[in-house]
Amino acid sequence: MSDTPIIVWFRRDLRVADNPALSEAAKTGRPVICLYILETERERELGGASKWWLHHSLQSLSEDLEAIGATLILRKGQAFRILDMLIEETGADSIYWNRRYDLAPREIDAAIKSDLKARGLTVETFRANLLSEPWTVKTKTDNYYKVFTPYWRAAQDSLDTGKPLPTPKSIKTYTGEIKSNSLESLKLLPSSPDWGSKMSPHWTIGSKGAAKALEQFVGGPVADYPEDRNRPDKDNGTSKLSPHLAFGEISPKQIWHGCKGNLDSARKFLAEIGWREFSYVLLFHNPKLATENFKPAFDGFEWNPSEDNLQAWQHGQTGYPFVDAGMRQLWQTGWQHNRVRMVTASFLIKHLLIDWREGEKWFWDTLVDADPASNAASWQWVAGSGADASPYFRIFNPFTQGEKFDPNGDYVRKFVPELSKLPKKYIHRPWEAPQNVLDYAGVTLGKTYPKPIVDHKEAREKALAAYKASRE
DNA sequence: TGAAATGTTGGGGCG
DNA sequence: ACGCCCCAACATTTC
Repeated sequence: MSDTPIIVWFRRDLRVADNPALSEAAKTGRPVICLYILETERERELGGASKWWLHHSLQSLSEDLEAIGATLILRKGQAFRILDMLIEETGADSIYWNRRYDLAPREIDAAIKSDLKARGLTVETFRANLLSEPWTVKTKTDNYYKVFTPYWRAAQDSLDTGKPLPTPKSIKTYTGEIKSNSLESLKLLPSSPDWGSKMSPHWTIGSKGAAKALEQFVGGPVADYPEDRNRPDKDNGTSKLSPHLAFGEISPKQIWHGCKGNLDSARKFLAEIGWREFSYVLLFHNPKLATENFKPAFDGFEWNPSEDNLQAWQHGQTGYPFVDAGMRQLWQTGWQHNRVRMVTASFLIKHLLIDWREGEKWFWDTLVDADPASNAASWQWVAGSGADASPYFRIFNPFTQGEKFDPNGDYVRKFVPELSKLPKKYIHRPWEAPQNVLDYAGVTLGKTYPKPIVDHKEAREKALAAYKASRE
């Protein structure tokens, strides 16, 4: 048996279980070098919230690797240079990694792979983060699907929902000395202000936290998911697995496997895994999904850029409590409930007529679950410019959505505390509250809490007119 | 994975 | 007893 080391290059697959690249490397019995590169040359820099998450996720991965006898090496720079250096330093002749699907990383990987192969090295790549490769599910006319429902139906036969790989029992350690950057030196954490420590209580970052979240969710809440997933006021309405999934602390296959006992009651939940797969299909075939309208017909749409309105939205100061609660939840916890995402996104695009790309960028920066496929596809979905998109005339009413899905106003009270003393009758529409009610609640509109920055009815009519104009 | 406007129905109050 | 009006409640259409 050869003693030449193998490099396992970790990316958005920060886990030791169900990690094909790691498992295959371990299986060879050869020394394994586990590497993470903070890439400085990729098309898109990670957002602030994602960097914060990544820091802790790398910490957790490092501990998980140590438990099986391996060490995580950290480096920062251009991937191909770092791999070259590491090959030089260690004499490694094989590199294993799990595939990624966004354009710039794909190009980086392709270039590295052909270069290394040309030099006689072995490169093995694996599917680890999707249930099926985005190029496999095809329509009868050999196209990729552009509508979710038929896609998901057709995909069933191609999904790899088999048993997840176990954590390798032990990994042969590479005994030579390898320099590693310290985690701190990657400078992933925010310093001033240190908003990270305020987000910490909301999460248990790492694959153990992910496994626990899955177990908890599958153990009960999943059965009520079809109803409760719309209720941001309920703690267990959704799984909150998204950031774990985005960094690969858990795989979709592990999630599917966790639901195996009651696949039927988990159907609606697993369809969300389907939306993720579908988003990757769209991204794979439309590499510029985050920056260009999927439907070119939208290119002429007349947006109404306004820095003031954009900032009011970003900071949760629109004067619509449900929208503001969502935007503040995002800012404070790095996450926003999915029902609320639809409402806040619709508000930015349709009430404020601000380009969906502005929203996409903000979410990319502030979400801990920011995912190159889901984020882009979902913003285009709301804008109506995407595949299988929400119709142009679907304009969410920001206060009736609140009344439907946060019926007691608890969600608003939690994130918009200056309104917390308002009775539920007015909590989603404080501008309609009688003066004595406002006085009692200590609310002065325009002072302690903003008046609506746009009138709902007017904004709705303007949006319909704008969409109509762009269709002509 | 909407909302609002418009149309229809049917019970009850009332002359 | 009967017709008329009002207006919820529900259904359909439109954006």
